[in-house]
Amino acid sequence: MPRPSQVAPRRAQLIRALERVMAQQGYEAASIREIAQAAGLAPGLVHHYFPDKESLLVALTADLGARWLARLDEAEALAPEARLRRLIELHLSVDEARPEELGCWLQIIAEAARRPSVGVVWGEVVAGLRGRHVSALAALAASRGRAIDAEAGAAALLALVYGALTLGPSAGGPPGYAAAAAWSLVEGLLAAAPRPDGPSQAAG
Amino acid sequence: MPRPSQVAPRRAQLIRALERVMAQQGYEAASIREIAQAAGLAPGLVHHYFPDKESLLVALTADLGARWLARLDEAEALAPEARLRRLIELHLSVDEARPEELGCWLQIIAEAARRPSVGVVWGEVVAGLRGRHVSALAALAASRGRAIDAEAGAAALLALVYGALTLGPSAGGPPGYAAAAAWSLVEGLLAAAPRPDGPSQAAG
Amino acid sequence: MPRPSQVAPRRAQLIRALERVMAQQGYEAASIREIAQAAGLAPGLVHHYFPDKESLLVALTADLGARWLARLDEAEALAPEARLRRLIELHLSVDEARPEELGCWLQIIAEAARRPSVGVVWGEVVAGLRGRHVSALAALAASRGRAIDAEAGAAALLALVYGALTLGPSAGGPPGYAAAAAWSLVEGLLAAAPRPDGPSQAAG
Amino acid sequence: MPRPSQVAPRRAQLIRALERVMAQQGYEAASIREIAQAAGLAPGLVHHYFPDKESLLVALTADLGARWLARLDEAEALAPEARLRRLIELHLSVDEARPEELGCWLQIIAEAARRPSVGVVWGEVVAGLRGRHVSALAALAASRGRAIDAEAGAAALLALVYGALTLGPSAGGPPGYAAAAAWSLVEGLLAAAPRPDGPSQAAG
DNA sequence: GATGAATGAGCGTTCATTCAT
DNA sequence: CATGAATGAACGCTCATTCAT
Repeated sequence: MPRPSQVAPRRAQLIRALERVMAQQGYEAASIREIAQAAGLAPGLVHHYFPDKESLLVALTADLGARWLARLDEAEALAPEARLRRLIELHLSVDEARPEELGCWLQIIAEAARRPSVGVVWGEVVAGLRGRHVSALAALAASRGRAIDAEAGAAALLALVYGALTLGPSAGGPPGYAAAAAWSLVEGLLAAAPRPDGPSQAAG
Repeated sequence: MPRPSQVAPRRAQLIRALERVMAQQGYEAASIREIAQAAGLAPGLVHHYFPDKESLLVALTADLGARWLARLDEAEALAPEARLRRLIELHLSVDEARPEELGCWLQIIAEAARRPSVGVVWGEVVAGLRGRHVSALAALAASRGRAIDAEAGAAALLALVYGALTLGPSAGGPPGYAAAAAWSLVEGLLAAAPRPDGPSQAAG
Repeated sequence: MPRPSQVAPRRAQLIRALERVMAQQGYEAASIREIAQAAGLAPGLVHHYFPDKESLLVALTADLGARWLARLDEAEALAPEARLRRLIELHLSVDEARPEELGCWLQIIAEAARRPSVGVVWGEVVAGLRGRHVSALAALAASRGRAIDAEAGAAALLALVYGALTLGPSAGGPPGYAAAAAWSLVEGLLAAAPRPDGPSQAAG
Repeated sequence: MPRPSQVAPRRAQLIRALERVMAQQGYEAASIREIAQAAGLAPGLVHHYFPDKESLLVALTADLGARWLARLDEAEALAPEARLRRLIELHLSVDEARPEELGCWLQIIAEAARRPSVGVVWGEVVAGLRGRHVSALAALAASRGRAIDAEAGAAALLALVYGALTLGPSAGGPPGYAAAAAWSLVEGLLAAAPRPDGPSQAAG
């Protein structure tokens, strides 16, 4: 009986280790030796499971993205309004619930700007986030009988939430300002949208 | 007559050089040698004018921030609505008008998360941005006879604009979506605010 | 019935693999992993059949040498003059007929200078080559009734042929210069040799 | 007064160090740290004066070649026969007079086969050696009133001498066999050449 | 002030070798 | 026998920083 492959668990170990080290020190400062130590492995093993350091970062990006999207998908089954609220909430809670994750994302974005391999995966993650927002927003609009530009609305919503996360406390708003503003934005978009099957709101 | 001090121009030269190099390669990859070369100076000079590399980054952060704030201040004299529109516009045009600057900011944010000296200056820059938004928003509200929570509104506005910049085309909205949504948000906030000296919102 | 030993074919496989890889990349750059892959075997197997990398090189040296000597022995049955001509021709054709082999030899000679274990085997190969030349030269001399110093003559002949191979096209002579010169040397040596049982050279 | 450039002496120091280390251990095994230590310099300095290890090898190849050719040029002023004898003698004495140099050449040839940058310089050195032999041989032929193919003759002479050097004692000839054979080859070539202005030797 | 030589720690990566399975 | 995971030393190279000139 062949020994079971060590590839999957070892790769996961190393990805977790990079996540921990990178959140604290950034990608460049996270040395292979440190990552290996954080994973409890010998330094040489890192290159046994990943061809180079950058591909480990790509794997982490994909992994963090997949986890994020999976979390958002828990909201899929909710009713339209609750679903969108939950989406916003799940995003905004990252900085409290998973500060390491947020720290990683900041580093990943900086690296994505210069490393195509990272940029591609980061772009796919954002596309996934955007897709969730578009469909949730469209569902909500449909439930209220409104026709909105869900692409534009979702982009703005994502930008607001993402900006609030990225700026963190520097933005300076009162607690919960971002969720409130996000919802104001949603309501504003819906209010401004015409009823496809009747007179417009402005005329109502 | 003593030779006039070269300190200020030399420091400015080096700050500009770091800006150019960092926008392309990131902070860690911008070597002292390369920065000096981009500035047309000998490598050893860098440490004459800055104690170390990090302090050069701090100086660049402060310089970029000051330039940004100065640009925003050109809008100060405008009428309230035009002023706020201009503020939003000036922010969102950074990615087209000064792509290098945007690239630098992404790097600075990532470094700010791990280097207190950078974080402090970055925080001050954001505070400055926030202040401009708060006062412009308050002025607009006053001109319309509305009482709004300008702190929260400005934070949300800043987050939206900043998120749109950071996400860039990944956000996926149609061209100009961010400016439109930012203005929707402003209008939404104003519409939701009570008239302190008149009838309630519901009747407005 | 016990499974027949795999030792000999496996070793041969690995020796062939080292030959292929080394001809292209040199000995140091030929990694165990690459050699194993070229042989279609698992990396760990290399150390089952050879205690270390150097002993694999020694085995290759011995194997290449044995093949070379075996090829020369095909000339043994020829008449004296044809035999020596064939010897020279077989040597000089290595760079066209087996460029990989020539590439290996250059690497082996460099390693032989620093690795006693390789040097010994390389010395034995040269001794074998020399022996063939000595006996062929002696046979030719005998057939012509001349007494020559076959040791010195064979050494010079070997040096010429070997130098021509090693220098390759760098030497810059016209095509076939080496074979022609080698034969001139042979004739010169024979012409200069006394007839032990006849009139002196001057009268020959 | 500017400090005199350290480039030339430091580069020379490092080239000498590589020569010493490489003669004993070969190129791959000569680590940058070891080379630096042999030169009495800090390891980091090696890359201050040479962009990489290979360019140091190229510099050594050029330097060894230049020294070799310069030594041969000391024979230029001699009378034709003495000049050619001296050329042969200078070559063959390398293994006794400068064993390190010979060791280096063996390594360089092996590297030249796989590193184009080394191959080019090595080719130029051989071309220089060849040129000296061609002109010396032509001068000798002229002084004797013979017309020979100096290109072919020089190539063969070079091959013989070079092969004898490369094989070293493995060739197995008696002491001095190579010089004697080289001279036999020269005399043979001259004897076989026609007198351009008179009846051929064979008919004389 | 200005230069670039000098330092040595540390980087990502490769590798021969060992060994549990 | 066979596998490939595991080890850790060593490699070429980069770099911020220092300092004699």
